[in-house]
Amino acid sequence: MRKNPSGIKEIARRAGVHHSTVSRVLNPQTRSLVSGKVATNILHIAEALGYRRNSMAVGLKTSRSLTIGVIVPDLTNPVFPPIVRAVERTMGTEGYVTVLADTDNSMETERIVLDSLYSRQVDGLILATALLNDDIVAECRKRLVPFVLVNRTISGATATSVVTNDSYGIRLAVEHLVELGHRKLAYVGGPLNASTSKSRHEGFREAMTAHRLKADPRIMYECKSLTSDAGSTACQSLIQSKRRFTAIVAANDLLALGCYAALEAAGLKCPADVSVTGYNDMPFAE
Amino acid sequence: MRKNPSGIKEIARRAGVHHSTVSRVLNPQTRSLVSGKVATNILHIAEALGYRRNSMAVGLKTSRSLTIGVIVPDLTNPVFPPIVRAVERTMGTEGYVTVLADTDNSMETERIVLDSLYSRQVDGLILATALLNDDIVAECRKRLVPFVLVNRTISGATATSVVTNDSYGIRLAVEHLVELGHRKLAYVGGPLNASTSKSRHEGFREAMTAHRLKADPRIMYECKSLTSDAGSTACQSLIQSKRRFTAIVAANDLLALGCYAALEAAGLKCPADVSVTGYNDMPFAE
DNA sequence: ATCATGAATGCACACGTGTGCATTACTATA
DNA sequence: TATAGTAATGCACACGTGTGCATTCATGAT
Repeated sequence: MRKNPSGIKEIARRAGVHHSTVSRVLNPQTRSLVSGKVATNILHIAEALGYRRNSMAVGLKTSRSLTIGVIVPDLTNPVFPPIVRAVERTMGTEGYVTVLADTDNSMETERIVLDSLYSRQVDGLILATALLNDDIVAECRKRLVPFVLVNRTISGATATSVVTNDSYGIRLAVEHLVELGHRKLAYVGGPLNASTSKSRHEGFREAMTAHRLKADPRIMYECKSLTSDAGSTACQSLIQSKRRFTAIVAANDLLALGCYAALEAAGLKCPADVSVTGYNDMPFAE
Repeated sequence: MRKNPSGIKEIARRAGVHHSTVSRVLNPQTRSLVSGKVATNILHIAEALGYRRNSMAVGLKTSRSLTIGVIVPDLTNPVFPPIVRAVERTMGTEGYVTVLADTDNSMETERIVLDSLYSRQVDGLILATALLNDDIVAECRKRLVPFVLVNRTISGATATSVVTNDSYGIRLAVEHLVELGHRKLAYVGGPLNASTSKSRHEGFREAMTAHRLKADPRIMYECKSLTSDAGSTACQSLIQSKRRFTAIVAANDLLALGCYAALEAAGLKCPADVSVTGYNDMPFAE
């Protein structure tokens, strides 16, 4: 008694042919090798049996899994869902399947996850977790699995990566505030070991000097994470420092949200007392 | 010349044992069957070779892929990322890997995706796409792959599913508005073929009658999709109907957002002229 | 010394599919 | 008709691993 009665062998048995013939028919690539009559017959039988090829077997044989891995630091960050979604859809139309992994911003779990993916013979990787000099990316280089960086890149951008022009975005924010008459701009950014935060940081300083303003490091903060809480505490210490500022440029919407909260908690109105501009990476940030 | 020099056979060769012994060692389950000395020796060699077991081969042999599928209608909808993330993390700690599929709200692509997943021998499925009477769920029943519904369930809730208490949430919204003095409440909901929208709809009506108010069907709208645009057009026709209402209960944050936009476009202030309450499924809906 | 017992390991087959090579059947040309 | 050539199919092995069974080996008891 065979476990799976709908294998390629079973089809062969019913069609009275060798299983290799069935294999050829089921593979569009090689279907032309077999006569039309048997081919259609086999296809009918396969259809009737509800046959689906076992991709573990073909993967083992061909050593291609038709699978790619997508690794994000935190799917909850609104930047990623659109990216992941697009990747999944376009890979799907090519017959690939995408396994998703969320590292929760931990390099340790990222290593574990990568091990798991490699062991699953993924045909490619998309990493959204790259730091500026990232050991893990270096390790990926040594493997023979191709990979692409997304959203963040590494220092020197020496790996193929697709990113947005972060510094330009921040520059727009600064110009907007300057046009509104602001001169004392505070900056609340993310950790500088990620390319996004770094180029936003640089973009802020460049934009300020371009407008003949001074980017005062004493009212520029580097949060350890891009969360609302981090933005809130940064803004709190900004307020407590008693330094003058009329607007805050936040490098991320979640940071901006935290700033709002902190300002409100301190009794300051926005934008009456202080303006807050966030780098827009959330879809509905009004 | 072997293609992959780090297979189980290669380890066996170097250790001078049969590959079955290596297999036993590498499998924690059966490691106790082999003597400690050879075991550690084999583990060292495996470590040195950077060996990772080929999960396609073990999957083929054991007919378990240690893989589950998660199918969502639209990852861009902010309800899903937290769910997907949690699923991925907890499955990850159990050694499972989750492949993500986004159907883009199309049953056709859902079928294709399911085919692909079954062919990949997934050990389980998590469906967030269930409609009230859903052919696809019925088909899943016939397969021997276990599945769980998330967020939405089917009529009769006859499949194991994890959902939130939607009607209760809407009831809270209604009570809030009633306490503020509102009496004429409009409702903008989603398509009634999904359990979420349906029970929110029912929750609205129940809450209204509980407060001895009439749920006027002429100011209740059923949008075809849970998008900002749909909410906007619904609100527009609500305004153009000239019927009186002082507040809108939206069954979804995106719908609420659309209502805001439509009100603003019509020159109405919120909440001065009309209050809008959305069922909160987005993390930062202020 | 013989035998029983159990531990440790080898052997061979299986999982489901792909593919180079051999074999057969068929067609056309001389 | 004989032969060459080609189309169609069968055969056997391989992919990397797990596992039941057989075999070997050591240990201790009689």
